[in-house]
Amino acid sequence: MLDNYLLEELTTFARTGTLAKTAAQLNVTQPTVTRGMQKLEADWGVRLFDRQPNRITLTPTGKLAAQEAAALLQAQHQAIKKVQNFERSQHHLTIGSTLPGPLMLLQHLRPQLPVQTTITADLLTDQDLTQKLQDRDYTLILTSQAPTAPDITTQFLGTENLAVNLNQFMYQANQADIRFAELKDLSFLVIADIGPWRDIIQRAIPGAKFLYQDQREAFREISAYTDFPYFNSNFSFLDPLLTTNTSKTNTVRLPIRDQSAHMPVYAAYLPTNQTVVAPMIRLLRENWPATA
Amino acid sequence: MLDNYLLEELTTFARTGTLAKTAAQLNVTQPTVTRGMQKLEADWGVRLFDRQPNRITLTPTGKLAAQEAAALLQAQHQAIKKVQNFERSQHHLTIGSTLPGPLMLLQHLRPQLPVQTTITADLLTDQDLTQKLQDRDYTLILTSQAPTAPDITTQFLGTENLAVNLNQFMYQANQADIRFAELKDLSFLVIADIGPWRDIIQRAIPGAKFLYQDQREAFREISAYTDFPYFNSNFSFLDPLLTTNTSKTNTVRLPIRDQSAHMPVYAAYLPTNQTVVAPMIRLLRENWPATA
DNA sequence: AACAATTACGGAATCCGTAAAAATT
DNA sequence: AATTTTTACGGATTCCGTAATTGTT
Repeated sequence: MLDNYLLEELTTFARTGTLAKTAAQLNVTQPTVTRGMQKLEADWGVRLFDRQPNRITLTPTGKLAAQEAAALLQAQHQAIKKVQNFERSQHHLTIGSTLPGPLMLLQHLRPQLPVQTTITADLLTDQDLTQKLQDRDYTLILTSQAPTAPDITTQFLGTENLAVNLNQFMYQANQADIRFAELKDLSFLVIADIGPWRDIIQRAIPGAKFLYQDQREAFREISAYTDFPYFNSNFSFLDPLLTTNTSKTNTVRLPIRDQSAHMPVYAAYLPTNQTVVAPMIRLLRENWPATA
Repeated sequence: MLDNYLLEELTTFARTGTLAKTAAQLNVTQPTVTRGMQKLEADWGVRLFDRQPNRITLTPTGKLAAQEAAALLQAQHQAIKKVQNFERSQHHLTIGSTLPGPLMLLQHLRPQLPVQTTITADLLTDQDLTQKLQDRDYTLILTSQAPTAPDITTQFLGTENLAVNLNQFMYQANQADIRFAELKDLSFLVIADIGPWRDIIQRAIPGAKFLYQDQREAFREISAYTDFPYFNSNFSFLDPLLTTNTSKTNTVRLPIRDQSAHMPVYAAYLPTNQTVVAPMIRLLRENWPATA
């Protein structure tokens, strides 16, 4: 025997401390709450309250019950949301990415994806990806950190490979490729939201300064009129803001040789969604840019 | 909006496959179930069923919903049980042990424990101890495998140390103590339920045979009239069935030197129960038998 | 013909709000 | 005097069972 509205009353009482405030917050009258808590005690066969004529407080058992009630309510909301998201995912897909390159590729392939597809505009963080899939918040996530949960399928798609653009007259520019160590103590122009790349370049390049730009236009303007080195990847040709810069003849693009500059990209999804996701993975693979 | 009886109906429908059987199993009429499932779909705003005039089946969404509903119901039952157990633990304690020695000590100290205390007669297994404490099935557990969960307090109590009883004329008997390796290829009389000791002796003594006795009386009789070696610990003097054997002058008791023959014993409990448990721990420590 | 699901209608249980009472600060 | 909890009573919602309908196997 377990009635939902009683759990609501119990948890809000645990917050407010009086039945009156509880009633006010739930838009019911005091007698309702009084009866409710009496019924809860009767249903569970447990004393939840210490009662004095004018004051009512939770017993230790009552405090535990309030915790449990809150957990149950949250679990219920989550379950409903999961089911609703699943229903939605039957005719509407949501895709996310933790990496900037694959995100650009997704947006580039947007016309070839099913009509009812949403691509989350911002990068996801690598935390709680499993949860986001299991909650059906996302049908497909592209990430370099393949979740290890047993009920999640992961598939390797390809790599995103970092390159740096240098002024052609810098002494480091006179070679086919480059290592992070050769870039030390330089100042770089960097677009702010580049996911895990941010950590990687900050750790790999000693003494470097990074001028993070929140706005892509600001990045384009500054890079057009200055000679700050800036980063690229094999996906950058997809971005119109970045490709305009390649027309600048005085910069040289050098792929970075270090292992950490080659980021694997995995597709993560629930086995349930295998059939809907499969054609998308094929599409991504077919349009994956060259590694250089 | 989430009604409990609708979850029950959904989960039983997932098992039975027809509304009629569902109704029969829940002791209600078909119309009740029909309306219930319609209401569930309306409440959640989701299509759960494919309906044909004569047959109704779960959609993929419906199957997921049924799973979630079953999980929610179980979580609810567990929560209620936990609260009820906690209430009970306010005036009634349940203690368990995974080790035979500490269990005997508990039973020996029974008269000095609070009146409303239950000591589980059988040994617990080392799995799910954390769960048993958190579910309030047990207030205190004595174990050699201290649970690592963050919300569980563990305290070292002492050790249980294995010894072996040999016929005095066996060549190994002529020493103060012994090692497992010296017992190889012998046949031992062993009481069946000795918890983790069973694994330890089976691994440590190569080529040994173990004659497990389910009944303690059988063990006593056979050991009295034969010369099979048998095991003991520093707790065994507490057991009347075992102490009678020490009167046999023709057996020698040898402590075992190996590290694995010295089992640490921890008290595990929830911080909530600190105050009730503390005097018991003191009592156990004061009556802990000598290590030999 | 038998079975399964649904709809319509009336009764029963439950839950809520208003009003009033009791007791404390 | 103002708050807080509790009890009593009447109304309203909701939930269920019986009976009847539709459509399939």
